[in-house]
Amino acid sequence: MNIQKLIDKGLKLKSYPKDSVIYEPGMQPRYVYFIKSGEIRMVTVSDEGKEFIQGVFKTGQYFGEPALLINRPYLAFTIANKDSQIIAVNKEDFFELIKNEPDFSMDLIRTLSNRLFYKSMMLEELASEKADHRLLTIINYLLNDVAVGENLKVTRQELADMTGLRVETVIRGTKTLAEKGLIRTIKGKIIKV
Amino acid sequence: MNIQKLIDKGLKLKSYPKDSVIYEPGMQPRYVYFIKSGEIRMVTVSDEGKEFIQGVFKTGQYFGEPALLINRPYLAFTIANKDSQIIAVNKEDFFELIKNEPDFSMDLIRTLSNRLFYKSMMLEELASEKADHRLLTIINYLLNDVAVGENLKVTRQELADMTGLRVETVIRGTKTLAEKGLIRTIKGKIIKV
DNA sequence: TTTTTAACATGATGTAGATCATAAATTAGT
DNA sequence: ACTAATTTATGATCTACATCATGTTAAAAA
Repeated sequence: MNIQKLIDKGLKLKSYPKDSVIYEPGMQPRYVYFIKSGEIRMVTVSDEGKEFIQGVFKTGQYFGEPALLINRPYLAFTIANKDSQIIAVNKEDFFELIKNEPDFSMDLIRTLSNRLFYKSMMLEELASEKADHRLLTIINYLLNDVAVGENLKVTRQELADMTGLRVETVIRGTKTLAEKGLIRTIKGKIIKV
Repeated sequence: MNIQKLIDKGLKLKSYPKDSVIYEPGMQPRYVYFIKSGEIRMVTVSDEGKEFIQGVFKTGQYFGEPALLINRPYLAFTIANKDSQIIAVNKEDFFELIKNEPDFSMDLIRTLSNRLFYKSMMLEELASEKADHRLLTIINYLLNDVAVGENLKVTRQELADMTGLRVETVIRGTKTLAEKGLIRTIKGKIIKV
């Protein structure tokens, strides 16, 4: 989706400083959020305060549609990872977009399919595989978007929050994977090979 | 989507006897499958042979689109839970459907959103919550489609395969939940109240 | 450069749930 | 109604990972 188009339509940009919350679980969805700049994480938090990263959204991407489309309260928090600029598109405008912009409609379908693929993959991991296997799976998944020789810009804590593991387990796990030669690390950094 | 329309278009119906496999992980997707009758389960199987139920699809529903749309090999098995009749719609016809039938396009978007909602919910559970909490969550989710007074037509093994738990854990867990009054059971059957 | 803060590291111990074993109760098939 | 096959049930033990504690290294901030 072309963000500029939305701005041209007169939709206003809103700024969210790092760590500010865009929406919370339980809120009734009213908008779909398009990211002009910045980065957003979508997280659920358990009763005991454990965070799970449901997804990370970057410049040019949008989030919050599923809850709006099926008209159910949000399950997750969305929080700015960096200072971000976001356009909130209301329900009517969003439905217009789907109806009148076939390209957007197709893009949405592909986007939802991609997220579904990721979640299916992670569900299988969390349901059936043990720590090291899980770890290797997200690491490889994340390495897809990394150039050869570059390193993963993700902390062990973030890996933990994406896999449902604990930091200590991730630290020990990456060590084991590196020893087994399943990943490459340099000074702790995980490198795409 | 109206299945009859697909039949009228000359697409042929194929029969799958109970327990037969429609597709397997690793296969390149070529069709989207519309269920005329019967029931299909989508499962992933770990290296150690543990099954995880990714979803169950019934008469009138379709499955297999995400992999086709993003052009990635299947992650899961799809297996007939009962004798089933299915129409396989090829890629071109499926894209036609999306382009030319705006109702279908919207239905697809809603369907994908619903599945995403379910998977986000389960991911949070598997990542962060303990056995009994997980159990209560799918039980309540499944009870949505059940009339008051009716019981859940799902075995403990199936609950286990949806939550990543073991049968014994599910058996002990449902007992605890019933004792705490969080669910109602009659002779082991879980009743919607 | 020094100080502060965040990230990584490692050992010791505890525990939820897996695993193993065995049996009772339902349900399905004949 | 009888037998076979599932499903539910329950106890005993085992284990992967969480939890707790404490330290080191690396990266920001001052």
